[in-house]
Amino acid sequence: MNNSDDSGGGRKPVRIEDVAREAGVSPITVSRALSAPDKLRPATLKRVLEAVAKTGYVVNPIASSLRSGQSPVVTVFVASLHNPHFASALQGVLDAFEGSRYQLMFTQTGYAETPRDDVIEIVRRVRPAAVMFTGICLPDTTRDTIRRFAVPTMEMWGDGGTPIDMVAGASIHVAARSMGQHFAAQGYRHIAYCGQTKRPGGAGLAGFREGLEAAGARLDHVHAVEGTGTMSAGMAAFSEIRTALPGCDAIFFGSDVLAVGAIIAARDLRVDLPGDVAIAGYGDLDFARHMKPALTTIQVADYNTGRLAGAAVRTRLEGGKPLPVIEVPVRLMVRDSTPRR
Amino acid sequence: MNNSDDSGGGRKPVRIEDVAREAGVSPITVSRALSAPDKLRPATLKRVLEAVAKTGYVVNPIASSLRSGQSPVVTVFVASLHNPHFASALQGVLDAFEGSRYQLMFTQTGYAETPRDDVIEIVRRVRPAAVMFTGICLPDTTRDTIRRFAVPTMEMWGDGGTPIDMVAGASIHVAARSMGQHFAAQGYRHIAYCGQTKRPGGAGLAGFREGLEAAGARLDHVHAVEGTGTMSAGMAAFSEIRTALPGCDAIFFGSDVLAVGAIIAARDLRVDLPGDVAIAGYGDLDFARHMKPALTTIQVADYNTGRLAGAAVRTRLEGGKPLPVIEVPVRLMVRDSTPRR
DNA sequence: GTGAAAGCGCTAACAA
DNA sequence: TTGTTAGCGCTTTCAC
Repeated sequence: MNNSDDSGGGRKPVRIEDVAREAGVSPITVSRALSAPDKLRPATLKRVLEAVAKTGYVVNPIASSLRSGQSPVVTVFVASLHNPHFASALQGVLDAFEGSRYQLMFTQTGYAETPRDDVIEIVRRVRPAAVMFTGICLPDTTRDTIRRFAVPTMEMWGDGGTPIDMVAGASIHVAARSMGQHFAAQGYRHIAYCGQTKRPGGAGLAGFREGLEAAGARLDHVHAVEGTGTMSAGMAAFSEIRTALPGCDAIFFGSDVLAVGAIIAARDLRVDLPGDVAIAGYGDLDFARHMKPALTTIQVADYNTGRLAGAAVRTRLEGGKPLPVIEVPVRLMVRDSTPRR
Repeated sequence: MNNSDDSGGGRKPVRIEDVAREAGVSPITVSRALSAPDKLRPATLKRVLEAVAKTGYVVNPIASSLRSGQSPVVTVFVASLHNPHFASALQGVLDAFEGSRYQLMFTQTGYAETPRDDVIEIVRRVRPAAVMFTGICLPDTTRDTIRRFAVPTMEMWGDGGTPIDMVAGASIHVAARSMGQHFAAQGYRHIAYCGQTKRPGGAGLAGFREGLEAAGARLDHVHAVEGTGTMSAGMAAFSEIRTALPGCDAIFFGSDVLAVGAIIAARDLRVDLPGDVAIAGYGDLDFARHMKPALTTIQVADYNTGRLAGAAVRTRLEGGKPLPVIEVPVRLMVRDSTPRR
């Protein structure tokens, strides 16, 4: 395979010239053997590839990028890995690129924030092969900037603005709307929402309200929570909402974690679920179905969103035909915490 | 700030030469102004920085890397983002590098697997400024290879082998040992372990057994689980263990998720906890304390491990004095699921 | 403290 | 189909 002294752990990297000498060809032929093998005569190709194997040559991506203006880097903007949806999606993206020639570079923006201009400029200099966004809000000006990168771009769980290029994800709005209709159909009358009110989670608030109103009900109380929320926040919110909205009989939480907190608080307060208050979450995390009562929630296929999004980008990069917009289905999971008994 | 037509979204990137002309100096002076400002006369420096600001110049990291042999990339090897401990740790690493000139590149290896040699070689060509490992097993040969990179290296939750350079993390072994002692002290007699048996989680098995034996007890049954486990796996394991080891009165689960599954299974089977069986987990995930009974577990500070590890690497890269090995404390959290009543 | 020359390793463009 | 030449944009080295 390779000479363990010049490759595996070596001090002197093998250069393309070394391979060329070994194979008795010019450097550019080696380059072509690796990037456009069908442009070589089979015999030449074979000779070069043998020399590559013998020397253990691996292309220097830095030199390659400088000359070609293209890097093997896929830049991923991510809001927060604390959010298990995003973490799962990123795992999906990682898996989608497994075994490819591309490397994933992660760039952080605060939760739901927009990437700063200087960060964008730095990323531009890397000349990424593609750009992906996970749960990021992009103002139109930034979208324009990215568009000028002229590379495949993927937005996962976008904020609903005009996409740059490709989009994948479930619509929070549509999902929350179905929850609103479900609540209305069950006949709840004093309804609260607890979760994000700013983008992107805020789309849930808007959709929920829309679903309620379409079915003749209305939203009576909103309890804002920053980010995706914690169990403790859910516990506190449950009490506060019941104080702020006496007679509250149904609450839609913007995340399962918040909802689970509420279930625990309800148990402590000996509030019957869903007899006294109906509770629903968002996300269908692993434990949602194991709660008592089992949590009504909305299933979003996090991992698959990342996986499909990554696969679409990879397909594009590898010259395949572009995939259409990827709509990852959402599903209302009606369990025990909301139906009237 | 910058001319919106040549920087912000521009077609023609500003080169160092453009800045030099603007400032009336040579390109190398601009380079120095940005990388070693104290080598310039203040007046020159000021003039150059103004020109940088005016033109919106950002260094081209690819060209810079090619010439200098150093890239601003920190390569992070990660086992799996499905594991919430790793996801939190990575968020810590991201936060630690926030606002620095470094970019994080993520490279996946399968869970607990060792990175393949060709992956290592590819990473080497990127000439990373530093390398970090999260929950990865490194055979000595790979350690040697990485050592020859001659860059700061950090292992988080290493497998206990001789570290390459820096290490951060809690010792699974020590933590599990304390759990073994706790079980023995409570007088349990038919004890099972459920979790990983291969590295790195397997260190928990070894430590647990050691703790038991040091206190005169012994481990009677081992139920192997791949990876970190799921709630369903924990549910199934609970029944299987009770069949395989009749009279089993205490089980240590290698992860909280497994333990929670067991708690749910126990509730379904009307098994009293901890009266009939004591249950403990590992990780102290958010919901552990909210279970009924509250779960005895081991607290490992995931986010802080990543944050501290990232900070240590960053300090090294920025010329600060190297930090010693970072021992992130583990804590046995004895709650309601294990003490004899 | 500043500049001139050279070249990192590769591949685009053109030539044969 | 293969090779020659040149240069991507920066920073190292050495000179002043």
